[in-house]
Amino acid sequence: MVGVRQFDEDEVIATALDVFWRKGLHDATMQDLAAATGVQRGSLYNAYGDKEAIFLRAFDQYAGQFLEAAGHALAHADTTIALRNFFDMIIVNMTDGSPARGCLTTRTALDAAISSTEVRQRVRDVLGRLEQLIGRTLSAAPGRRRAADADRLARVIVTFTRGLAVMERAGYSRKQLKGSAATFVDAVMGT
Amino acid sequence: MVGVRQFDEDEVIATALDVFWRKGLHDATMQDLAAATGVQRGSLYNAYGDKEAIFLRAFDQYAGQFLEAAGHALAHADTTIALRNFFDMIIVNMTDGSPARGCLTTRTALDAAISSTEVRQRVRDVLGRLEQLIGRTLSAAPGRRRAADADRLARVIVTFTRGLAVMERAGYSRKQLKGSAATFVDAVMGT
DNA sequence: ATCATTCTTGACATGATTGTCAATCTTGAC
DNA sequence: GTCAAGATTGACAATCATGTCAAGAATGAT
Repeated sequence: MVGVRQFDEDEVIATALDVFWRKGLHDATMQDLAAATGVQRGSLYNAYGDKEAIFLRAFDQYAGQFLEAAGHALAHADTTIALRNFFDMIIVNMTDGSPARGCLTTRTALDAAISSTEVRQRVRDVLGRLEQLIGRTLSAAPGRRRAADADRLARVIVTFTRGLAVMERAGYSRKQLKGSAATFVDAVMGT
Repeated sequence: MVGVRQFDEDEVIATALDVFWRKGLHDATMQDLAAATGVQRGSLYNAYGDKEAIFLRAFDQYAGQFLEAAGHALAHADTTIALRNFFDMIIVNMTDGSPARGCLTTRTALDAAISSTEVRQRVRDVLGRLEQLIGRTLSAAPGRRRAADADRLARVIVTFTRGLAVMERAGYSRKQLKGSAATFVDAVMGT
């Protein structure tokens, strides 16, 4: 192959993810991406087409990492402990960095009105898979609930995680978020 | 007073609220506001200063309406029924219109990173007052829980409402949202 | 009826962002 | 070493949004 790419694609996408995570799809500019990656705007257009294409790649990377981390956190025989781990992971994920980056999925979901079908679909995919992950965890607990109940509850839990992401943006601290999550888990698990 | 304003201020703010609700603070342009209100851009600048000033007025109107409706929905002796009414109100509020407008507070909260201190403060105020409203409702229930527990639970409930707003943006239907809210209320009230 | 004040209007300057392109450079393949 | 495919670069055109301003219009007070 002749005329070889001068930059590492994985590295560029990882850096782009960081930019999108901090600024959001809408607010991050090609200028920002060029500055952060050290790759010129023109080269990015040549390599990916447009901003959304870069976003989709970055988001896929993010979604992969996120769901893997969620699966790992939920992998505990005791459902209550699994949920606590899960919420710890979620909250750290959104309060990390300075300033905190928040939750990329939630931010992207809120831009729904101005996003493309593909972007919206990605968001739905992540939330759907997260629901499944949690539903399976709940179902797997020793004969405690029927599958339909587990699915319903899983959706409630996913919804609550989205709420935490909003509260983080509204200025609630990591400690406050953890407090709410603990109260939620206690209430839901009937402790 | 000489040189009298040619438009009805309340009407303009109400129309501006509609525009901001549909498009968000960031995405609504002065052009949009001018077109919707029938007042020229220049006149709006003259009357209010800038877009954010208009937004703050519109948001205050929205917050007033919203909190009043919430207070009304929560005004029921049976806490469980009060919460069901409350969630019904919340969900109708965000799924109303076509396309649905979503929740303005949540959308605004997500723009936190690019908003002014004043806008952020407004969002915090609304959420704080909502927490208080719910906390009082929970405390007022016949000797069921201590004030501290009520406050903690109130915050969880507010967080869950934010989650519903995100799920709405992600494409969940009114019916699905109502289903989740019902499951949530049942779980939290220990039914 | 006149006047001073305030509003209205349309034009203007500015800056940001997107996307395109031709010229130039690089480099693997032969 | 030469070559052609593909990458890079900087400039360019086109939009769009914000905010400002001077000129003109409207009107309550006198």
